[in-house]
Amino acid sequence: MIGATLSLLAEGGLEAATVRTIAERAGATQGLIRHHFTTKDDLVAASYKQHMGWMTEACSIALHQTFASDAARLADFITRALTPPVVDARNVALWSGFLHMVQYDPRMRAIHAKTYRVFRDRLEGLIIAALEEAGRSQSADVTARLAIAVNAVIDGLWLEGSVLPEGFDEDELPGIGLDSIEAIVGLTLRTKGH
Amino acid sequence: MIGATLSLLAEGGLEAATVRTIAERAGATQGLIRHHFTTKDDLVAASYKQHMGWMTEACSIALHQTFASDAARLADFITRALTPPVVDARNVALWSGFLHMVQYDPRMRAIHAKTYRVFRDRLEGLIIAALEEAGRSQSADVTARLAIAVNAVIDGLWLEGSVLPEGFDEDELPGIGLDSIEAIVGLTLRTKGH
DNA sequence: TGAGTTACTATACGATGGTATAGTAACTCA
DNA sequence: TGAGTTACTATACCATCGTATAGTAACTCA
Repeated sequence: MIGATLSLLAEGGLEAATVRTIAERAGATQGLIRHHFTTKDDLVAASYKQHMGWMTEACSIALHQTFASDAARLADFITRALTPPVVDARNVALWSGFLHMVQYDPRMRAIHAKTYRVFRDRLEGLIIAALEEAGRSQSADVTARLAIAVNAVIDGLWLEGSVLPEGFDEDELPGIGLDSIEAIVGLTLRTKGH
Repeated sequence: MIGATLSLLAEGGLEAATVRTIAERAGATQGLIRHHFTTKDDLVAASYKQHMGWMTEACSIALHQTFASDAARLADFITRALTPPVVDARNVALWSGFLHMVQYDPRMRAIHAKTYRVFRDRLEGLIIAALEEAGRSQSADVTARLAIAVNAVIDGLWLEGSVLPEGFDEDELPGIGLDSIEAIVGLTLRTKGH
């Protein structure tokens, strides 16, 4: 059901994702949806949580792998965030719809605040490790600001690339992202010849 | 009418901005709206265009003023983009709603592509001037990439600050933005003691 | 095996949405 | 002044939405 909801939200937004159409696509009935999710908002909120969790995990594969260096691990995280399947029209369609709801629905707002923090904290952890590795450790205050800035670059580029994919060449987005983030953090993240 | 539409969209999203409620708030009737805007989509599209135009102009005041330097002009642009009234929950509510529509409505998509380009080109012009002033002119290829990156930083920070305003101190956002953009562009934009 | 709970279907209700139409007031301009 | 256009009102239509309810099948477990 969550899958059907996400696909319909991605295709046509909240208006298209009717309880009826969701039921149809999921091969169920209206009543069954109501049985599992008392209200439509419940279903949408559950879908939001699942989708944002997937997005974060799709960038975080590096966390569970061994890497040559912490810098390379951070670079992998950034690259994944700025290439398909994370950069994708479908994802930004879902994301913008959810963000829209965040403004009016406290529950959606809570989910947003939480998933945002998870992503940013994960990023900050990677930045701290990369700085330490280079012998350039910074205070918590500084790393927090760096994480905010790096997160902003990623968000902004992800957004631009996903909304107007025809406006960017392949590899252009992660290239710009890595260049910018290297400048902001003051580290070289890529090994030469890469 | 556009004003009423924007205020209702900001308050409760597309669902709240009914033809009936818009008419009521504008002190008009349903029929009158239909007389001026054949369909609701027309009205929403007109509102989108107007709002995005306002956002861009609100950052662009520096373009029409005399400044001590081109660097200061760029810094003013960035600062305006990252402080109220541009950073505002209302604006991000409107923006996210519109962005959501961009995915499904070709007309909204066209408006997005155009307003995005206007903003980014304006930014690129400022960057080029600041670089030239410092005797650090770059090729068009490089300045285009810089504009994309700087735009991403601004978008990302504007978004974070507008969605979760309680997460940032006053002046923190433009501070982080200017720091990051100085690093990316490789220029000092602020005069000392500022 | 059979009572009780969970999974599920079919259908109905009431509200509200966008749009359409018919008609009236106001305004323009020869 | 009067015909024609534009501005505007009142009201009706019909589709669709989320939700509710009543009832049936399947499953669990003592």
